Amino acid sequence: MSKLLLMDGHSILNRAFYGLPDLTNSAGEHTGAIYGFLNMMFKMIDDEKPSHIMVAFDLHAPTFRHKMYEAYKGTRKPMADELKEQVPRIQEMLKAMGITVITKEGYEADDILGTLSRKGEEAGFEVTIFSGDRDLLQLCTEKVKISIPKTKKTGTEIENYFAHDFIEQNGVTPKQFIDVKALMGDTSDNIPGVEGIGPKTAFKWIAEYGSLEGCHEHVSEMKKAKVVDNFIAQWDTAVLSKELATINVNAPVEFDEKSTELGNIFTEEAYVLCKHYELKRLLPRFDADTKKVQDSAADSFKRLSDLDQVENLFDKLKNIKNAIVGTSIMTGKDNIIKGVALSVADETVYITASAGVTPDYLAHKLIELSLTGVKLCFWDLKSAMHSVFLHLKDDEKNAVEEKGAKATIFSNADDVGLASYLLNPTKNAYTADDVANEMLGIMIPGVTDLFGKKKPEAALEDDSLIDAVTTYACYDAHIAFLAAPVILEKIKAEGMLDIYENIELPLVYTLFDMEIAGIAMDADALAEFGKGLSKRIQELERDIYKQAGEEFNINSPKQLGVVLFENLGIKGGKKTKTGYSTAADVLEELAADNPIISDILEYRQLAKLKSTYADGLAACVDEDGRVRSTFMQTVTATGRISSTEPNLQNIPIRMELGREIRKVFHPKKDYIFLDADYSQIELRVLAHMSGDENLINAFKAGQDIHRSTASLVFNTPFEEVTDLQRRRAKAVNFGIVYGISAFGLAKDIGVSRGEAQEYIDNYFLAYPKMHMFLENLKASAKEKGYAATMYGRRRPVPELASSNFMTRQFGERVAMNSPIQGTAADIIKIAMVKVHDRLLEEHLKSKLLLQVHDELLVETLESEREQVETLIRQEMENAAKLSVKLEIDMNAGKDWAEAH
DNA sequence: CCCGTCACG
DNA sequence: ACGTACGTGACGGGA
Repeated sequence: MSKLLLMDGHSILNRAFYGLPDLTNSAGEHTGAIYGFLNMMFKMIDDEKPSHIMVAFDLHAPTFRHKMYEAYKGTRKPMADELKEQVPRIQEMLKAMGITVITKEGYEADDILGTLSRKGEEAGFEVTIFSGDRDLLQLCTEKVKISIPKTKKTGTEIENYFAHDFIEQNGVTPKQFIDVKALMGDTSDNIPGVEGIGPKTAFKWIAEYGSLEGCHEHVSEMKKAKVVDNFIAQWDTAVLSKELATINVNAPVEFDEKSTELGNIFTEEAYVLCKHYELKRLLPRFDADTKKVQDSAADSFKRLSDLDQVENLFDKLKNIKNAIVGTSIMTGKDNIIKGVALSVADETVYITASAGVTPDYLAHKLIELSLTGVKLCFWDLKSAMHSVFLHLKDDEKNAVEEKGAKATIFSNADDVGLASYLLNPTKNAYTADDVANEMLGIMIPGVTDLFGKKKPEAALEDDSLIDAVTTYACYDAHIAFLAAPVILEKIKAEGMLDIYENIELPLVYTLFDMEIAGIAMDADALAEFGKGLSKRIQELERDIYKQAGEEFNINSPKQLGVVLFENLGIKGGKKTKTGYSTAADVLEELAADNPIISDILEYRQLAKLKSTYADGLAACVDEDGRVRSTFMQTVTATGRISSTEPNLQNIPIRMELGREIRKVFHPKKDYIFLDADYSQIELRVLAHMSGDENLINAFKAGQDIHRSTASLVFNTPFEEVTDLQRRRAKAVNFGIVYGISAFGLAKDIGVSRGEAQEYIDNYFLAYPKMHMFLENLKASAKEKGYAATMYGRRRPVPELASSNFMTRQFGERVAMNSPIQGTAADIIKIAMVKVHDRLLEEHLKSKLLLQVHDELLVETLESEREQVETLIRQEMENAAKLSVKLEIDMNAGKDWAEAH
């Protein structure tokens, strides 16, 4: 039996949009409704297994109903922008899947669906109409089923109606439902009803008299009532309403059995679109053979393993003038090089490591190539340098540490991943397949396409996957080669070439050298500290169980919430989606009345120190007693760097006990730590960028900036500012940097929202240019679609175009904060590169080890101390020329706690 | 794999 | 009426 599935495009898209969380791809395009639509459609196809399918959409043009009644649908809210933009996208997607999208000028989707359902029925099809709109129920018969999705907690369920189901539920036939609507009206479609008639009367009358006309004929028999009079008086309107509510089943649309047959919807074009919209969960639905490569380059990929041929290749590359070579280093278990792909113009080769072509040999050949002046293009230059560094001999490694990676490893290189990050720092990956799709418009196989569930490292250990590995590596190199000029041209066009060439790219080498250096830790002291914590944690655990009267997992917010707020009956209210909030700021308010709470808070604090810092750091100590973090350069939206495995940018300092952790970080023998941090860098950036004289002058006068703000905001002489006033002013300053909101400020300092608003108003009076500056930041971001730092680093802010109030407000805060946080990030990056480079140039043994956003930690040879102090101060304070001085605080110490 | 929590700037 | 401060990463618990 042939089966026709008819979908109501707008209605299903609406359901998906309002019923599911919105999604955005990294280009800022809204995709949540597309995702939801496709999921529902796939479910219908899976369940119904239709042989034919069509999707109907409304057009914006007026329909015959508008001609009959001009108010028709007139008061409807305009479609949200985020939804509107997804309409053409879903249509494009459906077309890419070979699914017929049908619209008809002058008719609504309902009419198209109605007409097609009749035509399908006549042609002997079983018909299913899939819509979220209950108005369509008038179309159901014993051959035409209406399916309506219902969103439940457990997922989407489908309600199905044949004519008999409808009658059972409503006591009238689907056709009579039209007459019911004519009587009671339909506010959502602006169809007028008879005054005083609601659903109850409408259903009753139609059930009794069969139709609108039937009711009219029998008015004389009805009990005298106001509604009956209304009905008689408004008869003409009721007739019009019936006509408006009737779905036209004779619209001029055709059901073409041939073109609407359901084929393979998981086409290559659809795959490209899914990738573009980053609908990752849909990708596995695509069949392996649809993932075949569009690009023909793969045909020319070669694999090489013969030493002589490899030698020849390297010689050839070396002799190309100004050669640019896309390069991909494949590393397997223990980071051993398993192969290297090289791509130049239309030649792309994967060299596999073997007994003849050893990993060490490959590492050295690449270094040699770069040092001769051939430009190597990597997706991740720093990782590439780590890959080859591991294969160096000890004396070579020493040379790298002494002279730096730039002079000894890849002196001539580009990082296309890093460059892509600059073009859009809000994405979460910068890999060949993304960029190929986005920048070059070609589709290449991704990791899952080639290796299935295996990760590349694992695939490299599996000889049977050698062809897939070759393809993967060659594409990596080939796309790096192809994309580099395109990306760099775009960077230039957007005014970010300076940032790329003079800040980010040099920083790669700086960060690499920092990662290689690592930082020494006293593992024994750390273990000792951990033991102390364990003891106290056990004591607290006992006490907590005793007070609770039961044993439970204190680390589980869920269990803790139940114990505190149900079993112990403490008043505290729900907060999170999943249950009670047990966050510190909530518990602190209850601590005074409930001794168990303070024990829990202490337990939490210690448990955190133990798991994340004592145990966590201990697991990261290398054999030489040093910890080596990875500094991520393409993660943050604002331009900051981040630190992982371990994160050395969030080592405790605010609490005394946590601060102890810093004591286990120490310099090596004969060295000390010099720790320098910028004083108020973000507020200084703010002063400069806004040009506000009052703020600039406060800094020029060397005043305590929060006290100065307090004096102005609270209209108090500078000397008489109280601690409380200063604390509040400090919070206001933070608030300004974060993108001020009265609510946030009020919550932070515990005053009323009105009072917080007063502080903010006073702040803007005190610093008159600040208000205009922040307004301009918002306006500029709204107009251009991105926020920018002083140096031109961009961050897209698609949220500003949202129709959702919350989202838009978030966008405004981002538009205010990103330029400030980002400019400060730019400045310290400049300082890092300069400090690092000068340490090398001046042949000093001292090394830059860490950056913590506004702080640099330098392991300094004692005999170099004076020179290094001078150098750090010079480079940090002169990293940028602002209208206020950049000042630093610098301390020396025998451990990190002492130096900070 | 996501959430809640908490460490830092 | 809505329900918020900006930027990160690691951990444990629980679906």
